[in-house]
Amino acid sequence: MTTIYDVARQAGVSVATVSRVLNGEAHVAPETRQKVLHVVQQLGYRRNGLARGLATRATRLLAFLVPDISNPYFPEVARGVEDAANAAGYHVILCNTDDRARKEQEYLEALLDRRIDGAVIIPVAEGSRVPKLLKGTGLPAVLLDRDIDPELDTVMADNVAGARQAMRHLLGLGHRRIAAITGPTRSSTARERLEGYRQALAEHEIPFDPDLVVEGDFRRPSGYQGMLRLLDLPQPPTAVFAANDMMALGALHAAEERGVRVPEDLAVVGFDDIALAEATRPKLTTVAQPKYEMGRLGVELLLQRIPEGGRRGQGRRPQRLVLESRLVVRQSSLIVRSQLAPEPVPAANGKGV
Amino acid sequence: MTTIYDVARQAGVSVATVSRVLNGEAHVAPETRQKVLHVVQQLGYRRNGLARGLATRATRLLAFLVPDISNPYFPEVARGVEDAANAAGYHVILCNTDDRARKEQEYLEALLDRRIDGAVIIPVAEGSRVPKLLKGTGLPAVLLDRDIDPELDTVMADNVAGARQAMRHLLGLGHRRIAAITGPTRSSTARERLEGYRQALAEHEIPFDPDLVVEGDFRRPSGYQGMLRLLDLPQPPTAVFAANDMMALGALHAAEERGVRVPEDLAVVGFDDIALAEATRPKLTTVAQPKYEMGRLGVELLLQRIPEGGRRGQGRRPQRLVLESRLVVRQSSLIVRSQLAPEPVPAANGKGV
DNA sequence: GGTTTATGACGACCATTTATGATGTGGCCC
DNA sequence: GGGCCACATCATAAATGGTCGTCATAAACC
Repeated sequence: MTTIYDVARQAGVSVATVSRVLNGEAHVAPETRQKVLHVVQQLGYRRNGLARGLATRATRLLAFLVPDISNPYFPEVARGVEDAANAAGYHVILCNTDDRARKEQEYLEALLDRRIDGAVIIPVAEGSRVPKLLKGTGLPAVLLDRDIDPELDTVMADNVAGARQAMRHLLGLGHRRIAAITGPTRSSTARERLEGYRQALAEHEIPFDPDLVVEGDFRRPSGYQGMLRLLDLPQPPTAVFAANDMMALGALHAAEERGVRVPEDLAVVGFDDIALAEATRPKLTTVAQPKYEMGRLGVELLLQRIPEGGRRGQGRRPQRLVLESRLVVRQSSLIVRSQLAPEPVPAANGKGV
Repeated sequence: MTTIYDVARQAGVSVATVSRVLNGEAHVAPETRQKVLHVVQQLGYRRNGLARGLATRATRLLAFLVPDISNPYFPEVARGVEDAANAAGYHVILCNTDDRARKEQEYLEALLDRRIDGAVIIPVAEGSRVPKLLKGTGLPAVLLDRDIDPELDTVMADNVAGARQAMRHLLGLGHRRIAAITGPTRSSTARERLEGYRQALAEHEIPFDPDLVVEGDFRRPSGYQGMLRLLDLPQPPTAVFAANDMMALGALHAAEERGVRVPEDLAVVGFDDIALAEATRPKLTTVAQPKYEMGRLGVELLLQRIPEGGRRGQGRRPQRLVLESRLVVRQSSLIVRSQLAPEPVPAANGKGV
């Protein structure tokens, strides 16, 4: 590999001058600059990021940890993260933690060793050691989507309100037996969406029925399994609220297999609004999250915590950003008697279907 | 940040000894080892990967460049890459090139600057500058899925044979007007699958009809658009072969919207066998690729090219691995008169549906 | 007494950045 | 015209945090 010394020698200048040219600093005569650039080109020189990082104490590298890249929800967030990071001159390392605390920790340690400048993290649902690691090392970081530590910057969607909206929609259609397929209860996201479910039932003075709630893991097969169990109930639900779209897809699949028509026999509502929600057989009614925005904002917050010159937001208090989510009504929940109202809907009388 | 010197001082040993302990070398007394490890723990010391990489000339970091993470095909390959890399003590940086040559080049340059040890690359379909960059820099690399340069290690599926299998299946069912939704013709994968399509037609002495071939971009919307165009033909096809599953999903969507029943009025076959293929309304018949295996083998080949001690496979000739693909028959192609035969099927007489 | 083992001390090296200081040039003032 | 100063331009050398090899030393073992 050619080094900065090779370039300096070839160009007849000192390494300091080459460095100045490469870093776009002032105080270099135009001819010298040209000469250096020409040699750089000619030798195909690329500066060594390791040595650079060592000297500058910055790598211009961020990490984005996600629990499951095969869930299309995350790539959309990732795009927001990437665009914002690139715009600020950073690159992003994407790491898949498989929703396992062990893997999450290993990755974070490897990244720490490599001296990344910061991390955006969607923590694993259960037993994340991220808060401890972050506090121990002082690595600038922002958490996304899941709320696991009040002392860390966090960007999330308004899950309670989103779930409530979805439920009010179903309730407004006249449904009274509404099931829920939740995420793992260790996940704050899952808990909040369940809370929205309960609140909406309470508003309508419908008793909470534990039999109508099954726990999934945010993956499609668990939605499928959960729906089968719900359909096997002596008195099956007329509507189901799934805590994310992938599980809603699984639920649609189960219904179809059992010959249960959606939305005629069963209304289905999801959460996230992934691109596929528009591609299902009856298009999926779902609660849309500002995914791209969430990624973008996460990086914005993160950059404020990275010194870079005048240690600005260093001691800033932890921020919590809660982004609005909004219901997107499609075909999987049929509108029968009342139109969807954005605000609480008075309880309808009969059953919707 | 604490350095190795801090540890050495605190433990009352030399930096050499600390280094020996950390690198698991022999010739360290158990008590000394314990003492050092204890201080490391206590100080929360993490060695500096930058300094380390600089000294050892290795980062134990690989990159995996993919054109589109939102296509579920790629995460499955990624898992194979990641598992194989981790098993060998490497970490993987995942980069999304958006199928744009510009972004691909920028990423590769940034990775080169950071002195990654090697790269697994699914090159962009059009105008990739990867071969030139690789040859210029000597970075160990393996190409996946797309065949763009005979001088570089490449792992791919047998696209021609896969497409032929899919077509023979449709032909065996009696279909004679079979359309194709191809990928971008600049992509070798797309060209090869189209070649399989043509070969199978030729076997059955069916003339190639350009009107029945539309070009997509491997994304779902293009499959949707393409299918609409095919259905608008004066004499629409009775079957369609999509060059990947995402476009097949789009095709299913278009058919459903036009009231065309699948498989009764239209048989649909895809390519890839992504997880979603089992979750569509009529389950999708498709050609399965060994995705995980492709990723795993790519890394295996790559590791052979990374010196690490005794520059083994350095001058080895470029390898080409072609993995078998196999047809998975599901509901979207109805089997009517003949069962699927694994080998060439004699042309049937009547029409299948 | 010779060999093996555990460790320290030392220094070269990895490829940069950057503070500091040297050099040269020109302008300005007297 | 000479001396002085400011300033642009560039070189030198010291970090940055490790690895690794050589050599020395001391103790233990045979």
